Amino acid sequence: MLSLPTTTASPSTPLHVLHSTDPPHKLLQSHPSLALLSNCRSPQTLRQIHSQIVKTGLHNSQFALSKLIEFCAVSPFGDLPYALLLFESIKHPNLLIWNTVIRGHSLSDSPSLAIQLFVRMVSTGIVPNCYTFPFVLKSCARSGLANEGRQIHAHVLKLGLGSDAFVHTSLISVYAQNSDLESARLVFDKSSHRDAVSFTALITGYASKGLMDDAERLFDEMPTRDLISWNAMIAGFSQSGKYYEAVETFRKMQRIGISPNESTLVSVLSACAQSGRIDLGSWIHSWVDDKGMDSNLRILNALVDMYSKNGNLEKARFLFNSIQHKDVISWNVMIGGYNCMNYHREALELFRRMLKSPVMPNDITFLNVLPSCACLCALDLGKWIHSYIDKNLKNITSTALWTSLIDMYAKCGDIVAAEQVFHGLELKSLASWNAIISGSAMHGRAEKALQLFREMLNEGFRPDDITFVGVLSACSHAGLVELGRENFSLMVNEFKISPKLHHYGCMINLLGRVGLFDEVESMIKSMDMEPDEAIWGSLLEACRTHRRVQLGETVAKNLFKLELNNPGAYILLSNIYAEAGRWDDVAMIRRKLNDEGMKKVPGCTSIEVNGVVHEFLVADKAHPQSERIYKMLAEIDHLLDKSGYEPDTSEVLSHELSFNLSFFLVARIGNDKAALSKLLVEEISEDGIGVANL
DNA sequence: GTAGGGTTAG
Repeated sequence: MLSLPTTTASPSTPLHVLHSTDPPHKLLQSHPSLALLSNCRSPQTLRQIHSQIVKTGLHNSQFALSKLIEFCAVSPFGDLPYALLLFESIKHPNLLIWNTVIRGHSLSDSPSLAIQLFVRMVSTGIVPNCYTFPFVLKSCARSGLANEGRQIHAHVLKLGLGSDAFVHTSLISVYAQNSDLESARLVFDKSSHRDAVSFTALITGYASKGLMDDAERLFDEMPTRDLISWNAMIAGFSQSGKYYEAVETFRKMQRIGISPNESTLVSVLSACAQSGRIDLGSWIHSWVDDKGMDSNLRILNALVDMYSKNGNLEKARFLFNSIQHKDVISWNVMIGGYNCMNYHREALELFRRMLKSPVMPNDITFLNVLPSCACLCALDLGKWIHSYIDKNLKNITSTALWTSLIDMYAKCGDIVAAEQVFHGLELKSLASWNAIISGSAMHGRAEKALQLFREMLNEGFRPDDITFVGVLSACSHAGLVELGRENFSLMVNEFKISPKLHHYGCMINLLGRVGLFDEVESMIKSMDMEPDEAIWGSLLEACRTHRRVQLGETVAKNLFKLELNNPGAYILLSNIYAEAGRWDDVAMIRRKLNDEGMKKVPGCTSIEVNGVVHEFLVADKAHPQSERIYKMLAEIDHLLDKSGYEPDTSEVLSHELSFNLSFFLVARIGNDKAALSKLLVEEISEDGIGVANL
């Protein structure tokens, strides 16, 4: 093993190393071990080179040590903790070595350590120079330390280094990146020598705040625009949602003969992805192929994202598969691509493949995967993700991930776990309140949802339109007419939120269910938008419940205008006729359904058992265990009959639920009849047919 | 012997 270098020369130290009069370049030439560093690609090689240096006594020269530290601190194949260890072994490091370790930390995951080192350096009496400040200021920018940035600015002025071009740009950059545009502008204006770099630093500041008009004005003022300043404009437009401008700027840049590089293309492709410009995106793809840039990871990731966001999943997957060394973003964009097309099964499958790869998932991976868990009721996987986050991503400050977990638990039927996550949050966000309120509403806990809503208001949160969807759907589920009206008016009058279709939907569902059809009518008249299929559908259901044949016909007519081929709506109407004894009309609808060849979309359900998601269609026999499942299903039907349960045959749901239940039982307890009947009795006695908690 | 501005997933 290696020992740390010492400052005393070993007996084997070759004499020529000690000739301090040797110029450094000569030392470099005469020592192949230092030259080896430039080809070092692994920690093993690094250790070998170091031991070589120690063996030859080269570590006794500060020059050799500083070269080694530089490599460890800055190279992507280096090792920053190792650099620090070497650094700490030096009694009196010179300014260059200080600068090197500060630079190394300014690039690391914890740039604030660079500032601590800077303070230490100054306190030992070493005066920083114009190389020190760009590193330190970059650290302030990257760690968001605005006050430290200001203090260091004062230090710069005291030392008279404010006119150094590098220090100057770093000052603009630190203010710009800390959103202090006024100070950034002041520093920029005060200087006489403005080059493309300082212009771009300020432009980036404006762009990051979405102030693209100011950015553009500066860009126009620039005496010479280089590639990076064009890139800054394109990225700025793209990141502030001005995709058209991003694309146009890219075109203009090409017209004047500036060739794009990786950064340009990544930004333009992102703009294409988000604005549906698959034409330009594909053109860039072929351009990239021509230029031999088709193995560039970032460009490939951006292409996968562009294709998948625009529905071309095949092409996206083909490119994704072609990537040799995928990084976390490659996986995230592909999983996200499946998700935004509602291909949840595929998303989860890919996620499981990712877990077998060497790439570690991050918070964004989970933000992409959790909605799929929610959609497929993949509770086991959701729970696994939860514990993974607890173990490995504790430092995640964003509440989005926790909100996503709350949503997943609620949608997978585990409202208790959803509440546990919610109450465990140190900092609750509006979104997390929204998730727990809708979750409670979803589970029929209207009182709980409304109580949470009151707590949220008491804690000073301002509800948004999504909050009220949760609140109103809670009222709607529980038939709380008065509270529904109150909250609707609270939303409109107190919080000045104009109702959207969802809100009207909740109210119309609520009013319709209790038969307040006059109020429904005046609400529909008051809407400044057309009711959608869901609204007419829920109203048609209300007409059936309250046997309002005539109104039902009107509602159905409106529904058919929007959904020509929804057999469910025709069946609902035929049920209304049947209950009114209008058998001719029933027959007429049946004929129509036959003539038009309308078929009901088969009911589909899924369940996750031991980490595998199983999907079933009604009457589907494709599952390998389907014989056992149907046997169990018959048994459950029998037991349900015996317990006096009468299924509502107008709903397919109950069948699906018992189907799921039976599969669950087959998979979990096999053929143990005693256990089965015990479980069933518990399930049935608990809350009717309580399968939601599976 | 070191250095400043632009880069995709959410």
